Amino acid sequence: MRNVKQRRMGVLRSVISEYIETAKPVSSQTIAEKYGMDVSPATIRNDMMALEREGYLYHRHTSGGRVPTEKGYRFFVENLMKEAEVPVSQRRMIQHQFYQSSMEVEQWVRLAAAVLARSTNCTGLATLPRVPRSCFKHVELISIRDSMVLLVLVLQGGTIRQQVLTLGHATTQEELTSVADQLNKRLCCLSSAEVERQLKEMSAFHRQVGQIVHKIMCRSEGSISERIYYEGLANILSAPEFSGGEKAHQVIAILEEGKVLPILSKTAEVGSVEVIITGERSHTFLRNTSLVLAHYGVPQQAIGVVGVIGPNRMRYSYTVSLVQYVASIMSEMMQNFYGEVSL
Amino acid sequence: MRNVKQRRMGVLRSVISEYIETAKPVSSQTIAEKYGMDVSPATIRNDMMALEREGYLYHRHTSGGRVPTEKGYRFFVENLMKEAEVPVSQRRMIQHQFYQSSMEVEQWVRLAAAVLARSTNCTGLATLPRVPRSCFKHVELISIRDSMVLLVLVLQGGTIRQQVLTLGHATTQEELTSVADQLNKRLCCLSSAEVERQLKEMSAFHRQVGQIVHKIMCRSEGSISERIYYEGLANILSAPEFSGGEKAHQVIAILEEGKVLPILSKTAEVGSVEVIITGERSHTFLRNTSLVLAHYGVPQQAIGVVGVIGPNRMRYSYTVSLVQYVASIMSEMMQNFYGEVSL
DNA sequence: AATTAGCACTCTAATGGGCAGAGTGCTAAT
DNA sequence: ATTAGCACTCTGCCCATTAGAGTGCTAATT
Repeated sequence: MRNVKQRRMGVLRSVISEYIETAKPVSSQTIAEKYGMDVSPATIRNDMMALEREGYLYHRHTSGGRVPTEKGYRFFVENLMKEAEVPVSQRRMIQHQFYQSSMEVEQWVRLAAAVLARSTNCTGLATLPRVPRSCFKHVELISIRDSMVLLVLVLQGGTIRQQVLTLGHATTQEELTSVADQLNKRLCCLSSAEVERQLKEMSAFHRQVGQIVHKIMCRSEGSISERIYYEGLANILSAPEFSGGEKAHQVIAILEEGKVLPILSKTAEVGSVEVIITGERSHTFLRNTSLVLAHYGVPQQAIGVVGVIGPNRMRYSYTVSLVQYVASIMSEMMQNFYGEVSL
Repeated sequence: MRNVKQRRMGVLRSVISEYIETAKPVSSQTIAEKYGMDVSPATIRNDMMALEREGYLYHRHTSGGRVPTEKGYRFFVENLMKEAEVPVSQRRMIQHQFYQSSMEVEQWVRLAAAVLARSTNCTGLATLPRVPRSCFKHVELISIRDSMVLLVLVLQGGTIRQQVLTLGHATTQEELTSVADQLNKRLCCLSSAEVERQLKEMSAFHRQVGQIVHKIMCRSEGSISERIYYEGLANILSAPEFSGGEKAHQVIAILEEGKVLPILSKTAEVGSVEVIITGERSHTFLRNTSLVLAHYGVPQQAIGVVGVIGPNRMRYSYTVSLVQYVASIMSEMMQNFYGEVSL
């Protein structure tokens, strides 16, 4: 009876592996033959019936093979899956690409998504790293014309924000430069809360600019960047489960509309990989897709997400390792920026 | 005989209009009935045969109605189409959205693409405006740590570029600030070519930074930004001609891979709208899609592209007007930035 | 010469029957 | 607990049939 339980799990694993590979409902015979079970198909059938009763499998038609359920996939990922290492050659290739790319955070983020997309043949996603506590570094005011001013704000870690202000009155560049200089002296290295406190002691014009700075700083804080970079959207269409008709349309529309964001925002440790399986029960708007996500970055300083989105029928073992690897590279890259506090 | 020619063109217009509306091959009867022709279906049939002989229509099956060819669409757009004004209510709505959005160029570009996508139910696209001759405005050097430096370059018109440099040796922030100050004095308002000329007279460290500045400036010049913003990618999947199988995949893949860029780069006047119809003859890689494009911006200062990409079977009259309108709004917005030269 | 009616012809799309194959579920034997 | 055997069910495919749509041609009409 101990044996039976064990074999049953083996059957479940085999069914899911087979289904992931072939995308076709799998029969008791296939399992018996291809997966070196030392029992007859009839036994496998009994096991499958049991697994179906427990909710891990189902079949549409009397004579169609079995297909994993949402619960089945989840159990597979949590208990049955064998981790598959990313081959060294591929690691090297990926690493190479990162070190070749120009030193820009946005580049890295897009590259991460692209690498994930290419290697998994699913859609890759990534967000810019976000700081939980932003820190003022430098502000620049540049006169555009009349009363319009371009404000450039540099935050700790090299994040740059720009905004155009329309002042009530005309100013000269000299005046703007002097205001910027004074703000730089007063605000350097302050957090958004500290900046706000400083505002009270400023003259009207300085305060006006300072308030904008404060607003931008607050907007830059928070768990996850609101913009998601996708690469390989086309890949998701090549999956047979989406290629037909309306479904493809729906999935792409959901991604475009940014409805995935709340899923990414769940906080998680840097380093660990999370697998989310959507279906009839959870996240029903994303029908039958799975996400493999990892947070990257420097804890307490800047956190972003990389991941993969594809059909439930996904090579989890490989994908999980790959996402983990890409996240680790991204973390490494970020260390260079956010590593030690400077200036 | 004058009459015959004229009616024949009328038939062509009706066939294309009908096909655009229904997506089904159109028969002689439909035309005779729905389009107030005062002739019998038999006459229409003769006309259709003539039009087919001339290459404007074709039919797959003996008993299937007629469908426009690439040439047919092109003729329609150039000669037959009746311009359809964008309704005032919609104009107002669009204008409102632009004036509500924050003062950021990237926001506008994405908004333009989104507006076009929503209104036409096709995919909207837009590029950032690009300057043909960039003009130095301000540089900032910020020490990140050790020998790593963040270079922030502001160009005429508010474009901001950043790059991380790794110097061969450690420096202090004071030193960097002084270098930046000197560069700002020497390079202010210079073009990339003039910057290059200045380089020769600089000391080693200054020249090193100056070269980077020059490289970034050159990279920022050229006809069209290399990055295309798409919105409403999902929309293109809802077109019946793409919803089936492999084709959808191909189209999205082509857009993602940036293969559309060369098409956008063809220079054209700001204000005019260009319609590109792809098919068996031209741009065959983009099978059966059409692009409606317009350049926006301030001539000689900053030019970008907005447009729509969708199936050949597209409401050209409306789309052309809309693209024109959005381009004009974008131009208007840009005036505020690039309008008059200022420091 | 241009238009039209009439009609045969062609091709599609939909329908339904029949058949082979896959795979199950049950029962009874081991 | 496992297995062999077998009946049963459902799918997918092929085929023939049919209805309908729409053309192309010819001959008549204006």
